[in-house]
Amino acid sequence: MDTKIKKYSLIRSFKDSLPTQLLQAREAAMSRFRPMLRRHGLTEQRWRVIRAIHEHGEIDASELARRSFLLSPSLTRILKYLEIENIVLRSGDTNDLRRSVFFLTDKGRKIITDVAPETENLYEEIESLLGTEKFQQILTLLKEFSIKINKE
Amino acid sequence: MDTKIKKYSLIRSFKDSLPTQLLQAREAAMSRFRPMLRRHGLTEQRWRVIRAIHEHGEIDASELARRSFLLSPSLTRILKYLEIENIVLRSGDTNDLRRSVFFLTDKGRKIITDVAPETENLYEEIESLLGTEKFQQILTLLKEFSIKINKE
DNA sequence: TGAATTAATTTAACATGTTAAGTATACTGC
DNA sequence: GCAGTATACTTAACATGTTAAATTAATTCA
Repeated sequence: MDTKIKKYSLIRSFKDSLPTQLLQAREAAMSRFRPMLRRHGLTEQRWRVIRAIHEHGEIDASELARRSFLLSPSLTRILKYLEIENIVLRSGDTNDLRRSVFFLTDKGRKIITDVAPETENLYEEIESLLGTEKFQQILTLLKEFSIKINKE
Repeated sequence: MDTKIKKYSLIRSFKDSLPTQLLQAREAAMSRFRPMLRRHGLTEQRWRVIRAIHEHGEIDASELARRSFLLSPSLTRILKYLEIENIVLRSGDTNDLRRSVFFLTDKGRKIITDVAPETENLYEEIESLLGTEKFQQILTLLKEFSIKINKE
C-alpha cells in the first residue's frame, strides 16, 4: 500500500494545474446553462451556432466555425441538424461554389428571442457571484493568456 | 477596449462571456499537451485517469471519476480500454461487491515515468508565458469561482 | 426478514471532439 | 489554358460528453 504523502513523487498533483482549473471552472459555469438550454431543446453548441449567425447575419461556414468555436466537422453535423429542423437556411455562394452561406429562419429568430434573455440573466448571476471587479479581472487575464499562448 | 460594443443589441456578443473565454483558454492550453500525449499514444482523458491512479494508488471508480474529472460513463469506457491495453488492473472490493478497485500495472507505471517529465515542462512553459504572478492570480480566481458557483 | 430505498457501476442512445483523408472548386504561375 | 497548389467544406473513424435507464449489491426500517 502506498503512503499518502508523496513527498518525492515524480509529478505534482495535477488538480491544481491551470488546464484542470480551466476545465473545472468552465464545467461549473456550463452546468448552469445546460438545463436551461435543454428546456428549449438546445445543446450548448447548437445555441452557439444560432447565436453566431444572429450576431453576424448571413455567414459562411468558415467564419461560423471561428465564431462559434467549433471545428468544422462538428459544425457540419450541427448545421445539418439545424437545417432539418428548419432553424437555419443554407444557400450557395454564387461567386464561390465551394462556399455555403447560412442565415436564420423565423423559427431560428424566435429561438433567439426566447433564449437570449435567459442567458443574459445567467451571465449576470454568474458575474454577481464573484463581484464585478474579480469578474473583469478573470476575463482580462484569460484573454491575455489566450493571446499569448496562441502566438508561437 | 472594445469600441464595437453593440449597445442596443438584444444580446451582447458572447465571445467575451466568461464561459467562452474559459473554453478558449482551456483549448489554447490543451493544444500544447495533446500532440505530446499523442506521441505517447495517449488521449488527454486516458492520461488523466492514469495519473489519478498513480497519485492515489489503489482507487475505486467513483473516487477515480472525481479525481480525473470524468463522468462515470466515460470512465467506464476508458477503463475498459486501459484494461485491455494492460495499463491498469481491476480487482473486486471484497467488502462491497458493487465496487471495483483499480491500480497501475508495470506498463502503466512506465507511462508515468515517460510522460510526467514532459507534462512538467509544458506546465512550466505555460506558466512562464504569463509570468508567475499573473499565473497564480488566475489560478486563485478560478478556484474561488469554482467553489462559489458550486455552492448553490 | 423482507420490501423499499439507496448506492456503484454499466449500458444505451445520441451529440460533439479530434484527426486524417476525401471531394470539389478556386487560384497561381508559367 | 493548364498543371500544381490552395481553399472550403464533407466524410470517416474512433473517443469522449451527456442524459436516462438498467443492473446488481448494500442499506434501512417497519
